[in-house]
Amino acid sequence: MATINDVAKHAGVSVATVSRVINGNAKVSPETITKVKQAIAELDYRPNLLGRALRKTRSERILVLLPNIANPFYAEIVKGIEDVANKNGYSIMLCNTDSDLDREKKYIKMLKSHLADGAILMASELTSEELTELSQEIPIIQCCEYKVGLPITHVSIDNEMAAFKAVNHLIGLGHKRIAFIGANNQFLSSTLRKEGYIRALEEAGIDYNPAYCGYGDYSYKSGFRVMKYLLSLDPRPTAVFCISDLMAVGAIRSAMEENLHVPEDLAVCGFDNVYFARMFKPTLTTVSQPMYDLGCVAMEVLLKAIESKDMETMHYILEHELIVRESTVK
Amino acid sequence: MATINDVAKHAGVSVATVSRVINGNAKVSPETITKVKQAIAELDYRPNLLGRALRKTRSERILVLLPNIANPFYAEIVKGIEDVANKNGYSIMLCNTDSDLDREKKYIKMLKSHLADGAILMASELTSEELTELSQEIPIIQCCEYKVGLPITHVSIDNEMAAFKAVNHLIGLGHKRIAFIGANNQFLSSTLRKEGYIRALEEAGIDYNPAYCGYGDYSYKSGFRVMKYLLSLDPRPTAVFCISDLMAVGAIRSAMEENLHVPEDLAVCGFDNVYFARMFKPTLTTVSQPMYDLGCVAMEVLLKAIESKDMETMHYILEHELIVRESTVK
DNA sequence: AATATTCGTGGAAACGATTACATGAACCAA
DNA sequence: TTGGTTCATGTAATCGTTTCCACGAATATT
Repeated sequence: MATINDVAKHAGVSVATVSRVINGNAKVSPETITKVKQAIAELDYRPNLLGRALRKTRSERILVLLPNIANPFYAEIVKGIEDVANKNGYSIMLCNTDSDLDREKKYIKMLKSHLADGAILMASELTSEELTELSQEIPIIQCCEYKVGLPITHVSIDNEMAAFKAVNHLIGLGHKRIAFIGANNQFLSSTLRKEGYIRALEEAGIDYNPAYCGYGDYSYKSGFRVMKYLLSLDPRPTAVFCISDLMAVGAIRSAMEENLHVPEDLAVCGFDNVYFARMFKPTLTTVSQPMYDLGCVAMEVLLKAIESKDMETMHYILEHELIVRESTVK
Repeated sequence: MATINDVAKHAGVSVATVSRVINGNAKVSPETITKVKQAIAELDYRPNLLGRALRKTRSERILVLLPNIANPFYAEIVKGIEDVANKNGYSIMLCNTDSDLDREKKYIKMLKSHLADGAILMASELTSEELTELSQEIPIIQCCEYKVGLPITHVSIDNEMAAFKAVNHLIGLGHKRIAFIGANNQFLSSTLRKEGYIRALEEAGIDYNPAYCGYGDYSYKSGFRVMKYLLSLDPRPTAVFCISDLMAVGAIRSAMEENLHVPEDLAVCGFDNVYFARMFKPTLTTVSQPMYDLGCVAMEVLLKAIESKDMETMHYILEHELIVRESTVK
């Protein structure tokens, strides 16, 4: 592979001049430009990005850490991130942590090793201390999931309010025995969504019943399992709010197996509005997060932080939307 | 951030020695090792990967190009790739081309600019010439989709045989009017699956009827649309073989809207066995590709090619499996 | 005892780019 | 004419590593 030196010799100029032509940031005479460009074409020269990044201490690359690329929710966010990154001359590196702390740490190590100029973290498993320390070294943004009270910018939605609205919708349909399928993990969204659930009940004068609360891991299977348990209660709930669409679909299948009809016997509401929410029969009522926009905003903010160092930490809350479909209303 | 120079000074040795300690490939006295390690720890030193890669002309990174990370089919393959890569000290960069040729070319440019040591391409949109040229410069592997007759190793399944078996299964159930939902694109798998479909019909003495063949783009929507058309035919087909699970699900929904029952009125068979194939009601009969293994093999072969330059091109065909579920058999 | 080998280490060149500084030519103002 | 700008370009330092080569000390071989 040709180097800048080869090009310089071929064109009969110095490497400095070649570099100037490539970067277009200094005056070079028209004839020289032609000569150099021709040499570049003839040798099929392409700058070595490693050399460039090393010299500039800027790689123009962004790390995106996410637990699972197979999750359609993240996929949509990534699209937003990519679009903004590409528009600004940055490329992104997708890193699948599989919710494995060791794996995440490996990628963080790469990040610290100057392989990227910054990172967007989704559902990081790092502790608050580790995150804070990392943020002092390199610009990072938390997207969707975030630890509260840290000096780190995040982009998210109002999870408490979203859950509140969803449960309120169920209450408005006349339901009194409303179950909840959440998750027992360290993520703030889990807590907030449960809080929204409880507040909606309280404001409607319905007693909060812990027995109506089950916990899964966002997966189809766990939704199926937890719903099975909830349906065994007497009296059984007539509605359920799930904090993920996958669990909601699991819940629906569970009800079907008990020969219950959705929504007549059991109203089901999900969360996320992933692409298959409308593929199922019945189609799924759910809370839509502006996934693409979440990605865009996260990337825009990160780029700003990279350019201007030392940004103040900000918290961006984007709009969500309750989408009513067949699983709650006939 | 501390550099190797800082460490050397701190430990009172030369940079060469520090490097030797880090890489552990040359003799260093035990006391020196201790000194250096301590200095590294005290300064929280981490080698700059750019400097290292530049010097070694090896980045120990692999590019993985895929059309769409949101497609669960690819997600599973990526897991296999990642596992093997990590095990061998390589990290991978996931690049989403969105089936956009410009985008793909941008990533290929990065690849050629020494940002990675090799690449795995899935469903590349490049021409045979471009692929061949690229392969002469940098080790690449084609995974799943591939152009035939190129001097480039690929890892895939026997698509013709898989389709043959699937259609044969439908024939075995007594169906005579079997439709086909494929894709009109440049990918070999589309052609091969159609060939398998036709061969199964022929061997069973059933006339191939082009009117029973529709074409989509692998998506739920297109499956829905094409099935709608196929069901409008008279006589309408009693079974359909779809070359993607998403289209199969679309087909099922289409049948439901016409008040047809699956599988009684219409048997449906998909392809890929993505994770939600068993979430649907009825659960989906489909062809399972060994996605994880495809990823593993692709990565293993690529690593071998990187290590030993100039490998002969090989074609790896992995086993597939027909998974019979409710959408074809009550 | 003389010579050869091994060992641990340091100095400095390389990897491929960018860029601060230097330089000489051309131009302009006084 | 002289001194100061501007312009186009070249020289060389630099980014942070790895690694070739050299060298003296210690050990092994004859």
